[in-house]
Amino acid sequence: MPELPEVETVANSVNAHVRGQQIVSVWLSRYKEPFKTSRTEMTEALTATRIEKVYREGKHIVFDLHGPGGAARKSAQWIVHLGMTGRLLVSAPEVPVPKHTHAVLALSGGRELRFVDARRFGRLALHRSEGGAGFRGPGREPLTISPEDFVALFRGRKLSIKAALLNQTLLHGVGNIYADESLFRAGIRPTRAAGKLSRERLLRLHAALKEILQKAIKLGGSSVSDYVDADGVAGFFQLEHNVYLRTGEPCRVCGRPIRRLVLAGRGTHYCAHCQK
DNA sequence: ATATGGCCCTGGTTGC
DNA sequence: TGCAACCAGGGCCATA
Repeated sequence: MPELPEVETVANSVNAHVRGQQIVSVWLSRYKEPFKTSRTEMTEALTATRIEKVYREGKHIVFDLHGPGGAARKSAQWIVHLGMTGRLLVSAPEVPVPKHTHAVLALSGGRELRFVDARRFGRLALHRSEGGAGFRGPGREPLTISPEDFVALFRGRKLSIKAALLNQTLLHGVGNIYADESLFRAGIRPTRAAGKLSRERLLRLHAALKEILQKAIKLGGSSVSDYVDADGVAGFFQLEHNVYLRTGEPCRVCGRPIRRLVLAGRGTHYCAHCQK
């Protein structure tokens, strides 16, 4: 599932393809989801605008748009959330449009930007910036938050550290894979109450999370299920997973079998020996 | 305010 | 082999 490293990879590859291009025409599917903004409003806002740049904010992909004819200032941003199975693909028009395609933006360069999402957990929205304020995600950025602020996030919290890592209003961008992997690297049992972890252990978790996210970005993300970047290229970080989806397999450190339980409604993978 | 659980949706997997 | 039941899971919403 797309988390911070996958979203960053997609945003960067889309940016390389579409930056500076004009949106010539827009097609949107007839489904209610994934549209958070009405289809007519979205079509109007996107058509004939130029894509200034594409970047990641939390798990959201942000398209900075400039109004038609260069008359308008930065008028709106197009926000794409990939959900579970969302993909953004840049394709030649003659390439068949995949099943479950919900948006097709024809670009001045001749290619099409397509949003495809089988499960429809993804979201497409328009963000109108007031006073130049760009779209902001709900929580703090794991890659730039200071160690002190990271520790403070969990103070007094009774929920498990796994659930806390998944809570996007605290940190945004971390999902099930990187929550499990960072807890393994930090040696922390996912069930531990977030507010009861020592400052030292939280600092370790912060470092572990940053290292893992940065390495995953370098490797183009984790391709489990069907994640690919805008060119259809898969990532390689899944080969580095120590616990995620390795239930019953030997721990790469101590050899004991990886265990699985459900926390916060999510499959949670850990080593009972290496994580206390 | 904080935390929990159900729900959405389809494709892949499992089981008979 | 074929088909149906089951399950995964990010974010949102209702509820405790």
